[in-house]
Amino acid sequence: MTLTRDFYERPTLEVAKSLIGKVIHFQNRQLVITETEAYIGIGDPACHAAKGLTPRTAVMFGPAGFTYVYFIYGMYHCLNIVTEKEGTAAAVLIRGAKDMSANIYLNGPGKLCKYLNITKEHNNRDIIGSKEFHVVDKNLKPKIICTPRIGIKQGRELLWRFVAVQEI
DNA sequence: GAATAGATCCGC
DNA sequence: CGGATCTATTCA
Repeated sequence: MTLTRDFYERPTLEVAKSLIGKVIHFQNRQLVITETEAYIGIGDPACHAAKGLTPRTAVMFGPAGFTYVYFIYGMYHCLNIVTEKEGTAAAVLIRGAKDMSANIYLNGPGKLCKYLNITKEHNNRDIIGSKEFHVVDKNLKPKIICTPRIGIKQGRELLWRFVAVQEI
């Protein structure tokens, strides 16, 4: 079944963890999520919204179930899904996934967005009720491990990266 | 206005 | 390990 806003409105760490094994439907493609990271505005120096609301981070303060897509390093986009209630800045970064039909592994947020042609056009979109982009629970239950997040300098002691161990 | 660091990836 | 190459944010 398709995930509703309630799913995303929970604590970010729970959402990040339970998104592993869920299936993204995007423009007729289906990707199993294999890797996520949690970013929480309050008390997380690595989060873009750590220093408060800016034009770029405004989406994260909005309601759960919206996309947050940003451009980084001059070449790559990263896809996030906003979590928690409106007013609380937090999101889950989709770092890795697998295309089920093409059997392609996408390890890394930049590659994932490039493969799906995700750009800033897709920023701040409500995925609840969207036909183009939504996430489905197929009752997969992969084994999950927690590790430090990738590519950040602050907040490395937090084990907020979730990776599927079992093959799916 | 200028400087700089950045939730990345690829090739050497 | 450095380059590609844009942008949001910070500093003067």
